[in-house]
Amino acid sequence: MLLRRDFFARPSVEVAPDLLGCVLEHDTAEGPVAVRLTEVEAYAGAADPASHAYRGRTARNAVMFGPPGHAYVYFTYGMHFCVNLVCLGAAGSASAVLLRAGEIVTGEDLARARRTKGPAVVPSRDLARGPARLCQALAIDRALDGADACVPSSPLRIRSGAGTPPRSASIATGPRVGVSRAADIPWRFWLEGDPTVSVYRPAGPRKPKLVTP
DNA sequence: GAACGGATTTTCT
DNA sequence: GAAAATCCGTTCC
Repeated sequence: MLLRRDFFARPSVEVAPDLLGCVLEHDTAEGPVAVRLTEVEAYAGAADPASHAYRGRTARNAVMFGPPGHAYVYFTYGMHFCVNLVCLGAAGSASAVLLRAGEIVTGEDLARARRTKGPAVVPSRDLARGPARLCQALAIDRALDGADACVPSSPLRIRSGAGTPPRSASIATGPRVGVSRAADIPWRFWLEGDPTVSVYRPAGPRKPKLVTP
């Protein structure tokens, strides 16, 4: 059962905890891979200094200004992709939910092959533990930027959890990861005790510039 | 288990 | 020019 578009037509802070336990699927020529979300973060757009949309629309974040229920995929740190689901639909709004981590429930072997570079074997719990890892396991890249996650014909879809929805008591909140501005706002949500939740890394300054000898 | 540095593109000041 | 919604291998507790 796919999530309906009006599920996303709410503030991202309300959508984010409701996404926990839902399943993101991506079909490719190699086969399907699906992940049950265990960790997300909300971004509020113009009102949120940490959001990519804080300073207005650019070529990169244009999808966030579009209709809800679509995927916003961006490239960061020169080597990593991260995926969001766009919320709200009002003109000028640009809120979204960053999908940070999850548990692979379909296509684990394929996901592991995508995440394996050397001889080391990737433990199951690490396959999608972190936003860039999640994208790598599902083979999400910028070709999927703007993909509609609410229609059956899309290769990338979001559906409600088949099992029991998480109880609100099992949902924990805290500060967002890697965010230096508005870091005190607890807009990170995760399933308490789930082993696939990524470790918290507080935001810090980039590497200091190396002076020439 | 925690801490550090490197890789590397997009965007803004 | 520098920071950024990161990950990984290495090093040292």
